[in-house]
Amino acid sequence: MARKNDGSAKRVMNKGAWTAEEDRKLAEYIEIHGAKRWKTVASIAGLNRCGKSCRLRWLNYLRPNIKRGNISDDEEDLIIRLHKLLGNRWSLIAGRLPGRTDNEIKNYWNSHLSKKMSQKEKKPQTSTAQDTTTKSATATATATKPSHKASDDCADTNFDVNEFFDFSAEGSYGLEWVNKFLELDENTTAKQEKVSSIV
DNA sequence: AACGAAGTCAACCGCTAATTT
DNA sequence: GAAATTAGCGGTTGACTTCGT
Repeated sequence: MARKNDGSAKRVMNKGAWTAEEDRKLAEYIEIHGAKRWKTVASIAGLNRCGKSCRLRWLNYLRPNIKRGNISDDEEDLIIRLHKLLGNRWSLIAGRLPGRTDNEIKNYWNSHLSKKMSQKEKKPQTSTAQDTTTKSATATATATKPSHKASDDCADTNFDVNEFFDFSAEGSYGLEWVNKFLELDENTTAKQEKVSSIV
């Protein structure tokens, strides 16, 4: 099925960190032609990079409205809650955090939150909603196997995440959705009971 | 000040899914 | 319908930075 090579001959591609000049060329090209056909982007923009690399650079760094660093407490809380529900589906989680990329969320989870989670687990406190959240998150993080299907292996329950949250609704980045979700999460137990009765 | 360990994060890799020819 | 191509995902790596001794 998929080809290993992106075909652009035997020429040696640049690897590693992007230079300011490369960034500029890529941004310029995309501004004019749009962000598609990455293989073409790489060659026409005069970048000695593979298409994949260009795409990643654009999505994670050059794209407009990217927020970098300073993940707020609210965002962190949301990541934890979403991870509890979705597992390692970073792109889905990132999709609910405007301006954040899947790579950033993944890195943040691996370097900050996973540690935090395991620490909390070691010294459990009163059984608040937050606490139950973090415990499940840890379990999920270790249990979740990679899967590209959003609906086939919901992290800690067996309900259909897409159906439940209606991810098809574009533009639902705002607080409204977040509030709705957080409200729902407060009632996790009730929700799971309901879901299991459906399944 | 020097050095090794640990932490962070950008980028790469391998794979699958979706789309096009 | 099959093959080729493109897009996108999550896991992993490695360079760089920060921290502790």
